[in-house]
Amino acid sequence: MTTPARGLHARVLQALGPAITAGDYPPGSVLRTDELAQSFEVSRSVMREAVRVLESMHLVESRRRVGVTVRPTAEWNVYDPQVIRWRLAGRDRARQLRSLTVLRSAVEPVAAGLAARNAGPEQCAELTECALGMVATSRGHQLEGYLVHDVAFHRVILAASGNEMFARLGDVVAEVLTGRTQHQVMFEDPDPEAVTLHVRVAEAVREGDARRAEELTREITVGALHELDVLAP
Amino acid sequence: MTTPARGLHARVLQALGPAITAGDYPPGSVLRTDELAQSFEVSRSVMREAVRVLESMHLVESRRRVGVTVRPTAEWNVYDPQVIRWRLAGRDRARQLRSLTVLRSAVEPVAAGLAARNAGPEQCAELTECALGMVATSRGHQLEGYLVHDVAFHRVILAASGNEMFARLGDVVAEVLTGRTQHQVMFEDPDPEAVTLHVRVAEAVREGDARRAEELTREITVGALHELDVLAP
DNA sequence: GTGACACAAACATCTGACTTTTTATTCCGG
DNA sequence: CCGGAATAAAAAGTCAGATGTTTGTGTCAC
Repeated sequence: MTTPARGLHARVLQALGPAITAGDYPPGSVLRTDELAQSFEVSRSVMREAVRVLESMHLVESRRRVGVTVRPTAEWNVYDPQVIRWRLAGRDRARQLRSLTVLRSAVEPVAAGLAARNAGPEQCAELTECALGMVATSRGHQLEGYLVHDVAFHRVILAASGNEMFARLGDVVAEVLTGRTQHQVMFEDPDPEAVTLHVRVAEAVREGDARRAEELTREITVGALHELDVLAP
Repeated sequence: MTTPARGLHARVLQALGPAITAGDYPPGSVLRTDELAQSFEVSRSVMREAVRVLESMHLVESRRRVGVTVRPTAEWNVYDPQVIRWRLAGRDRARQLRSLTVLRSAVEPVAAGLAARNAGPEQCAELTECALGMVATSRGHQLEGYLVHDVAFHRVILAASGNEMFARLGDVVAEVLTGRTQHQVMFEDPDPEAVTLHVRVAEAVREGDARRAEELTREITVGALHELDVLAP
């Protein structure tokens, strides 16, 4: 699914990042680069690069004479897809999924409305194809196949909105959908009503009906929220 | 305004980052670490750390035998506050401001609605204080003072929503508001109607009227969009 | 108690050697 | 002429060690 860790420093990150986001090193904890380098059996240079990346994600702060301190959760760059992935794999996955789904419920309807105005024929076709794919895989425990089409569908909507910030939420939504499938926060088969809604959104976008696209997408995201309340209370 | 560059690698970043986001090195360009290190007069270690950070922002990709390639704009982590700041300082500030403002128009109304349900007395007080501060500085070319209260206001709303993802957009909104003030994409005095709307949002939140808070905030963001159309066509 | 000062801890930087991966080129057999 | 295998080279990746720099802390004189 994710690239299998190119480079030593990336492997260190894939161990350290999840540990920090999971709370193994609670905010305020102090790490020493040298010790970390030893425990991971890498050179200081490599460890320093890893720390720099964590620092750019605002997960830690490196200060002379003090060490590398873990920053308060409220300061983390939680829009970094990497951070999202780490957190979805960790403990408070439920809380994380909920706040992300609320974000989706704010953004995706507006994006769908814009998509209805801006989508080109190409994108409309893609959208229809995705929706059909979802229908085809909506029964018989084909969650992986369904996921692929679902992710693609929402990616196309966000991209077709013509707004760069929306488009870049494609990764975030992908993480959410993947996360809830992989971690069994999902029924065995997707909600048939949700599938229908996707098909109708594709229609609305094709017809350029912004208001309907927005409203239908709102129903999808509201449904996702409810589903979350049922499955991850 | 921003921290004045702690460490050598940060200083390199503050030069390279804006250069890349401004398009001085268009996507596909290949940089060599050694050359960069020489031209910035730093050691390779420092340059490597800087590159690693750029890589974590998905601005570049580093591959053996090839070099450091600038990635397509569509892949950048545009939610990284650092990246936002760099881009707002660069060329297509107008386009950037617009897409960020559209994002605000999707998120902030929903956040305000949630804030009306979740805000504690403390936050309500803060909100009122911010609104009053905005009123006080809304006349007589006090744009800097106004900005402070405006930023604080929206931060409180986003934080009071109780949703972590919304809360973390506080930095993004701050960048937008600061950006449009600093770069003269703003009238000499703020729109009086906008000021009034902020006061009324504070009221609505205090009274727990979610629907009204949402609707009023929508008016604020729609106004911001219109203002943008007028001032940065 | 307080302020100046010295010490030490941890990160920060530099350097040079060595390794590894990947790409391009060359060379050979068909 | 072509295709594939051997080869060379380029650039990032890794490491180890020396040295600089900031800063928290404790001490000592007053």
